[in-house]
Amino acid sequence: MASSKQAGAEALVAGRRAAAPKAWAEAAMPELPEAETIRCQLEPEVAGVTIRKIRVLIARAAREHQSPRELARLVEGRRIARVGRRGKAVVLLLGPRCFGSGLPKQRASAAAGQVTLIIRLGMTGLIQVVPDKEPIAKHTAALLELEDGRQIRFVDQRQFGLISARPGHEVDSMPEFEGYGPEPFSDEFSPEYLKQAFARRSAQLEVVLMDQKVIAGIGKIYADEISFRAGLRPTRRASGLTGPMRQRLWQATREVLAEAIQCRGSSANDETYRDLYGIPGEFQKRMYVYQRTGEACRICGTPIKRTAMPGGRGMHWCPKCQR
DNA sequence: AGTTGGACCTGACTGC
DNA sequence: TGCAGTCAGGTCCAAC
Repeated sequence: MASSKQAGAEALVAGRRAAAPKAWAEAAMPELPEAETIRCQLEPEVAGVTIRKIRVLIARAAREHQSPRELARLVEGRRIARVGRRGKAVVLLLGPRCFGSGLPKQRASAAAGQVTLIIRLGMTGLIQVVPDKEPIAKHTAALLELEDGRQIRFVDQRQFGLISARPGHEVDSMPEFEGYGPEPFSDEFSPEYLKQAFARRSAQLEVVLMDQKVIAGIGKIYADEISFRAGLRPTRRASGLTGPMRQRLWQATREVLAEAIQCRGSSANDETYRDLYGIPGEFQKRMYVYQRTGEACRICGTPIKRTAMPGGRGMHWCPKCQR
């Protein structure tokens, strides 16, 4: 066993370590607040700028397309009109192709209309805007060369992310977002909506919260935190929630996500998520349960529990505060 | 139709 | 020292 000196040192770091009996790097994945942070920062940087060229460095990132060339044909020569978001994905809304950029005139019909470039961040996706001279970071999956000498780079360590393009700006009709549920801050998302969405869902609350077809944008971190704020065990059957429970869940969803956006997202450890400027988010400081297994609940002091979800992933919750 | 579990992928860590 | 095994996560797909 540890000496008393060691025990003291352990106590000092207990707050960090107790959550991770095995201290492998647990990735903080980009969910809605992280994607929204990047969207907010990206739009003023690149709106109005034309994409000269796209280079796919990891072919897997463009797997929705027959070839990277197909992706290039859709986006090259177009001006970025706006930067949007759907769920956990950042979308670049591109205008009609700008001529004078060396494209043959006979491709005029293909150039007409609008295109949406979709960047789904997956687990470890980052977006950077850098001068084109900047050395290319390891795991850079794709980069967009802009007309002004900068590049938008999509870096994705674990390659779960995705970059694709579709004609038009109607994101909800695109295969990437097929069947997606409402945005948590939309009018469509309401306690009444939850009632019908949960009606035939006997799966655990956490599983249903993370289902993008129910609510768009929630992943593990925020499913844990939302369940805590709502005072509901993540192991509950979604269909078994009462009206007042759904009301609390609805409110907690909006509160937690709004707070996390204010904090520029979560960077639960020194790895993975950073905002557009490489700065970690701050929401991890306000987490009550996520990755706090064994630590004292900030409300009641009860040790935070970890239960495996179907598929083996952990749900973190307080046995006393959550019923 | 809804639920569950495996595969994908990488880096960090554990145990031999 | 080094290698094999384990784990995390979002999403898709197959099986129940």
